[in-house]
Amino acid sequence: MTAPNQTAAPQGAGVAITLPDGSVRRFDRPVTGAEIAAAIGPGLAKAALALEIDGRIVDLATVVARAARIAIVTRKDPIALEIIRHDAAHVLAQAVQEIYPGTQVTIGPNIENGFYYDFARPAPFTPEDLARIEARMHEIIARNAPFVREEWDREDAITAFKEKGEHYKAALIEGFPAGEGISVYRQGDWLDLCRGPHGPATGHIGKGFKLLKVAGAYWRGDSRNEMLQRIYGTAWRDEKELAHYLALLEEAERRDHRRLGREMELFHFQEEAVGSVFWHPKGWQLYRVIEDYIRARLKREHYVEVRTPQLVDRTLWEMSGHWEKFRDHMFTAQTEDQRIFALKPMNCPCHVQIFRQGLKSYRDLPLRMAEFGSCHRYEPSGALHGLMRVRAFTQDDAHIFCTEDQITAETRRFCDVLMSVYRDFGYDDVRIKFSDRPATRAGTDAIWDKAEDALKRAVEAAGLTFTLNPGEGAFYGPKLEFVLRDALGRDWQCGTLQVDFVLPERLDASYVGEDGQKHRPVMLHRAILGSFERFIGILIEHHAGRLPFWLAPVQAVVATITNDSDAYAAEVRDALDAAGIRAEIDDRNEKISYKVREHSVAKVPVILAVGKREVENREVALRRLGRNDQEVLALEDVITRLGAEARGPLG
RNA sequence: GCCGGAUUAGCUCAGCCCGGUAGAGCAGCUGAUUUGUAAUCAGAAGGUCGAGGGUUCGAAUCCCUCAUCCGGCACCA
Repeated sequence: MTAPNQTAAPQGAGVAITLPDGSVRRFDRPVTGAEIAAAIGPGLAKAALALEIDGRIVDLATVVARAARIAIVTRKDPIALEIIRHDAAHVLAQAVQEIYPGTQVTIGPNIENGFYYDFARPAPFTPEDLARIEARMHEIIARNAPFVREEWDREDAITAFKEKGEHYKAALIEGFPAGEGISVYRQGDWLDLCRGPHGPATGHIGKGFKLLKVAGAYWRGDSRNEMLQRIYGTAWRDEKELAHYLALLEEAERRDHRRLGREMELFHFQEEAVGSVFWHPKGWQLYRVIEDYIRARLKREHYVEVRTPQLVDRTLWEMSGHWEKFRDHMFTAQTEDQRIFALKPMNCPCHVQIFRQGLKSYRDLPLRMAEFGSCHRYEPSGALHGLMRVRAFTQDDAHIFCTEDQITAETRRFCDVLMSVYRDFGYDDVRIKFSDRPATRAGTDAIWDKAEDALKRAVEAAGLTFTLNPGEGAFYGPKLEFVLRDALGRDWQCGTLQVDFVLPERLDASYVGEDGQKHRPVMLHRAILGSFERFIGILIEHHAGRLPFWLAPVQAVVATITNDSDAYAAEVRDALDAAGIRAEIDDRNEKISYKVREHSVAKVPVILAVGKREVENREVALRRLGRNDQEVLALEDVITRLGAEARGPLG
């Protein structure tokens, strides 16, 4: 039944192994990775986790039978984490089956920062169960059973797993191509269907892992299937790395925008308007600063701003095709005369209506039509998540009506603005995904060729790089997605640019070309922030609530030392106000240290303390958030300085 | 929508297992203190225990239904 996992090669010949440093070692017979490691040194033999042959990672027990470039993978290699995590997933599954007999195993892949394993078991796992399972995992690791790979016949494997009562595993194998051998890994008396590779033995996993949570997950990711129980874990090289990661999770919790939103009095939610934001004065101030900023950026780019209806008759949505596809996710209203209106879930059909008013000439293109478009979508209840996923939101939306030949120039121009906007908000790490034609799509291949090519050239011309997201484009055209990486290394997709040659057709948008004939414009759907709500949520977490001066709702607090300074403090506040700085006054009968603490906790960027000395010299003592020192400055100087900062990146 | 967990004062949480009608800290309020850079002291007050139903002499506590929130899954024009 078993066969060694080996590279096909003529027998009897010597084997020349090239190591990463370029040196060549010769063996007079085929050797395993473990033997190679041992030949190099006992330290390496002990540290070895896996073998890399010509760039492919395989088990250390793999026999190398012909000349190859190899490397011994140890814990220090980045790839080691993949092995440790997958080993941990197997140990998790073994622990679960030891403690809860009758539980079926399904799949257990690696994910970012860890792994999970999905189980089929009638009774739910509780948090207490997790602790118990984790303890058992430590035991299994201590047993240090070797991982042993076996190659099984496909049909035998199906029978074997069925006999074990592992119907999910049997179903998985049945999905593999007929005639293909399958592999199984044993650890002690437990085994699992697995492609591998694995480390030499369970002991190599170490102690740097932890089970994090249990959650439901559909079998094969399909909501029509039964729900399994997924146990998530994280695993690292050692306990120190684990602690570091857990600290990161705690930091993320501290930065949670829902928590900061309440603490900083920015917004709230309540049951009577699920998924819709109640913006408080400070939150709305922040929102408006961002909106004003974007409006100024769009003006520079010669966009026109419009405003379109909230309620639109269903017939328009039927024409656009949204009714058929998204009807369940639209809010509708029925009037006395039995007409059905939908709260707009997007702005594009309305923008086309404006475009269609009057004849458009090729001279009008590109026409960049922007709207801070307020949209409603009836998102599934389980999808709601603070500001990140809401049912009422506003996009920094715009549609560029242009010719096919203008796609590249417009895209490039958009990329430039977008990158500059992100920089202004403190994001330097932006990734671009390019999604090309999906299997089911509208439009001819020729048009797709042209659109994809135009997009790619535009991104390259902007000096940007992208990763390919094959087949993930919209049915109406290819798209670019812009992903921000925040201060904690988390990714957030915000911006988008989508080429659309379907909607102008459906809604009959046209322009008169140079030739006097009617032509279809191409529409570029584009957004930089995405939704204001979501972007603000991301922004709060990125800055941990400590917003840059130009964004902070309250930029400065004038705090008095004693009430003798009240009049002067009011004067300072008025001067700040006149200079466009959002300032408040704190003349309460409290100690200055009490006020400093309170406004620091409230994340106000600047505290201006005024006491007897400042009144006499017409000065203020300036203290910045996060610093412990003060700077005493003339009032005029402070106004000039903070006034400049308040103007923000646009100057 | 699905699985699991949670919901007690403005906030953070205890009380629930084992039923006898609610407690702390912070905030807020009142008073004193006029203070020089991350919490001055004192006092009084604050809760139909998410909603509805059931069991019981008696329910924050046990049972059911619903709502919302949290963590995932699915969805995301």
